[in-house]
Amino acid sequence: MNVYPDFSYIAKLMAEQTRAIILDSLMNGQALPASELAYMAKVSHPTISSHLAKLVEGNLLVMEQHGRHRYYRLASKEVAEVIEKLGTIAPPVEIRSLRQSSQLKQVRFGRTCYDHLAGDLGVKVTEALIEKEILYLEDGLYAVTKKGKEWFFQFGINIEEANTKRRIFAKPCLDWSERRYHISGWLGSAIATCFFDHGWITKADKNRAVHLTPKGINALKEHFGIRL
Amino acid sequence: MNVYPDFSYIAKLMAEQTRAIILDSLMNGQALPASELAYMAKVSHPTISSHLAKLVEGNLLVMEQHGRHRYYRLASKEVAEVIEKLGTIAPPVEIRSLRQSSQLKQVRFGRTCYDHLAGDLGVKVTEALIEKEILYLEDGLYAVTKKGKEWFFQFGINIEEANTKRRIFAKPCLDWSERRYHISGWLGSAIATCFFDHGWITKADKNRAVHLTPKGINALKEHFGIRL
DNA sequence: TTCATATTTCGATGATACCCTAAATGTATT
DNA sequence: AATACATTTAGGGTATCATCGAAATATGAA
Repeated sequence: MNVYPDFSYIAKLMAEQTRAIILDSLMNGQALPASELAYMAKVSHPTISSHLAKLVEGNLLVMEQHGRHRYYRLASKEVAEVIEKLGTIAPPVEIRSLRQSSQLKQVRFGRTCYDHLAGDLGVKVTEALIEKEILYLEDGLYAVTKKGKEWFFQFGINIEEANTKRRIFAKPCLDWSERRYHISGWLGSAIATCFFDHGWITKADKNRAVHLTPKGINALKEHFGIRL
Repeated sequence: MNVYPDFSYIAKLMAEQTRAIILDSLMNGQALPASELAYMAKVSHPTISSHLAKLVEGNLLVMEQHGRHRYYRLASKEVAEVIEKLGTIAPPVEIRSLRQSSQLKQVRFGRTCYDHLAGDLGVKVTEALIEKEILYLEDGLYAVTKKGKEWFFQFGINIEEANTKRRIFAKPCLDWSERRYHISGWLGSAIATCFFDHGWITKADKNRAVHLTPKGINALKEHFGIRL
């Protein structure tokens, strides 16, 4: 007679190689059609379809149908957080090539986690905002100071627009590479969008890494007091 | 070419039924010999031995040999935290009996998570300490105020003794039942030990639940301002 | 040394579930 | 209505791995 949530049910869903590739591919928050995922995981359509059904059944993914395409994405940012957290006790990847090593460096520097920024960049930005008294921690959640509200507004982020009913405003998310916290939730997403919109960062093709542009280097120094 | 930690390797270790029972049995931080775990999981000795070897290999458990007995326990509190976090997206248990329902209530009220307090009790104590300005959050970690140091001292907890080199001092750990944070780390462990030593709580036999004693009810009201 | 206890190694068995091909279903386009 | 495309269902082959009994190893007790 067990009274605890069945963690092994979720673990089982994440354990399988092909499903792990699916989850990994969706960790940046994007939605992808079944056929695309089949191609990425190098398995047949029936196989990917069966895996996707299981992941939806287990509430790890949600499906959205557009015509004859079915797009899948992570069911919530909690799912991304659990995967990121599993990474903190997982064995690090074995580096076998120079190319892999440089990719790892990029990913450690900055990446997307669901829809917000993680890696050294995500952590540095978070800590800078606290240092500048734009954010502070309260009851395990981030809150914005009065000064912070105005500060965010200059970048087109309107704190009043946060729908805190539907989504958590801002909360710490543990990083596997930094083992420190970055901002997730509505604000985390808004900040990431802001970085992309201002051309401070761009997405890598192959993985979740983000690249800092020259414009971005300036912005970090000027607005966040971060020098690299 | 993957550059992310292999989360599915850890998931695989946690996915199997028998291994899940092992991990669950060790979630309260205790160390148990192989034969005891075999009895709990209702499998043969060779079977449990093979599972234990895999869990040690994957750094989820550590083994300590005492004579011909081999005691196993969770390798770190991070492992417990990952399992607790998996619980936040896992399907809740189906309640089939009155007895199960009452056990669930007990576990939700208060339980051990590795070596610290979780559940409603763990969260309430944490929030009370923040309310009383004994603790505050800083950079995603809890810190003790000057006032707090003296306050803890009256209960035999000497903050100076915390070996912050070897172990994280105090950090928020997400609760699957409350979906709020409680204190883990050295301080979390010290607080739990203090509660047991003062006879405020006692351990349940069958699960990780803790029971509040009459003495404990008083202590909560008097020292923490918590009334139930 | 001899016996008892705790655990692991070995080898065989069996169940689970992943994978594919072929065929069916469902949706859009012409 | 006919065709094309995306995805799912059905069914069978196969690999993996959890399981157990028997035997081996390791440690402690007599």
